[in-house]
Amino acid sequence: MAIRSDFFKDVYDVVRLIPYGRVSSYGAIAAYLGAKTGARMVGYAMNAAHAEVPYVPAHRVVNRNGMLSGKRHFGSENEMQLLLEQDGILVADDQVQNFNKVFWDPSLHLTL
DNA sequence: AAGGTGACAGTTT
DNA sequence: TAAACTGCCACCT
Repeated sequence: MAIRSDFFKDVYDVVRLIPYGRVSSYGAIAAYLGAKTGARMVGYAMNAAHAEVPYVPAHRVVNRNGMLSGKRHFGSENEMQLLLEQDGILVADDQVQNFNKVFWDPSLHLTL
């Protein structure tokens, strides 16, 4: 595949917009894109984001539970947690601590 | 062209 | 209460 749908590009753009020390959820991104795309598509996009440039902070994207559901897709399972910790995000038991506190909703940032 | 897959989310049993 | 099922929709074989 030469190019990807704009949908993927949108996902990457939103993910890259996630500020330092913040995390987002697949559902939030999907909702920002229209809620119809389906959260699964966001995760699927992340699958390709691994090879995207510039770098897509996929580690800042977790499920609505704050769980690092995609950690296994990284080089190492600890890598995602490590990256999050570098962002100042506390992670324990593959789960983002203070998730409600560090949660960043794209629609919240671009709306209101 | 058609079927199967998936880094989710919400509902039901 | 936890576990399982379905719905979602684009991508891949």
